[in-house]
Amino acid sequence: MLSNSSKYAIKGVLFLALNSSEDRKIMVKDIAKPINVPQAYIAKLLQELVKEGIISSTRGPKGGFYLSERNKNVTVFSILNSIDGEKRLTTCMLSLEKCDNDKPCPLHNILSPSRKKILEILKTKTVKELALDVKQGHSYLPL
Amino acid sequence: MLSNSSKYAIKGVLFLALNSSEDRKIMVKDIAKPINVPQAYIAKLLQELVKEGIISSTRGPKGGFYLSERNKNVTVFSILNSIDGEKRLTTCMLSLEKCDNDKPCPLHNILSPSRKKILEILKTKTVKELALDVKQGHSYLPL
DNA sequence: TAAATAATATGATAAAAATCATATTTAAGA
DNA sequence: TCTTAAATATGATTTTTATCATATTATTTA
Repeated sequence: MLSNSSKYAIKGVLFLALNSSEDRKIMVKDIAKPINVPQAYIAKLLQELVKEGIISSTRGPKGGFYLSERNKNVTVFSILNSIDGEKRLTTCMLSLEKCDNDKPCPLHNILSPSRKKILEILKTKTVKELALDVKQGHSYLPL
Repeated sequence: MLSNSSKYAIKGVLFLALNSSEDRKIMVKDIAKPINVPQAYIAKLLQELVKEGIISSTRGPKGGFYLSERNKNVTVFSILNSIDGEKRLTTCMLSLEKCDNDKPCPLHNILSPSRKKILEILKTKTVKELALDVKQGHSYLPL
């Protein structure tokens, strides 16, 4: 479904949403363990996310990763988009070049409503909203 | 979303549904081109599908691949299941061990209805039905 | 301004998925 | 029964994804 990388990225960003702030930065080693992702791996991903403007960081002592208020409003889709690229979610299920409502592939008609729905959710749901769910005990972020 | 292998497999099976029958078998070289999949690759996939009972074949002269009447009633899901395994479609979006309605991951609540719907469709839709759509011009299988 | 600490840039290695190649087996027909 | 045509079994190669490792750069604080 999603790549490992983007799953890890979402977990990392969500962890930051729950535990960091402008003046409460978190070092990579303190992120890796609780979200159960190899440190060197999540480190690389976080760096990419910084470049994409999804999360923030400062280096040196007292440095680390965090989410600015702005960052908290990014959507889940933009995380996936910066790690996996958009196509993973939007491409034709059979990878036919020309697949649209006019010339749908055999799976298009039956699946595209659900796929559209998923995409719409991912494009509107923000990190902040997901974090709120966790805070309120409506969802969980272990392992 | 799906692996290349399972996309190819679906295209191959659908092609057989449209063009083959018990007494009209098709050789792998005549399948590969129209569905635009490397011959050696689709050959291997078709062999797996035979082993799984999804399609049929006989070897030697006049041999080839085909769908029995029974084969035409297999679901899209069983194709995906024999190539990719079930988990690809059913696993937690964040790969958390324990993710269910009781202890949902942050994506579970918002996406599981759509995912369930997709799964339900794949589990009920048969190859025969998809082929009929194509025959009636409601969907297309090129490239 | 030097030492220590953290992210960053870069790239090496390992594992999995995708792709390619071929010797072997089975069935048909001469 | 021999030849030929087809799938089958097996495995090699290539590409992509996942994972690991480290030298460099920036920032804080003494």
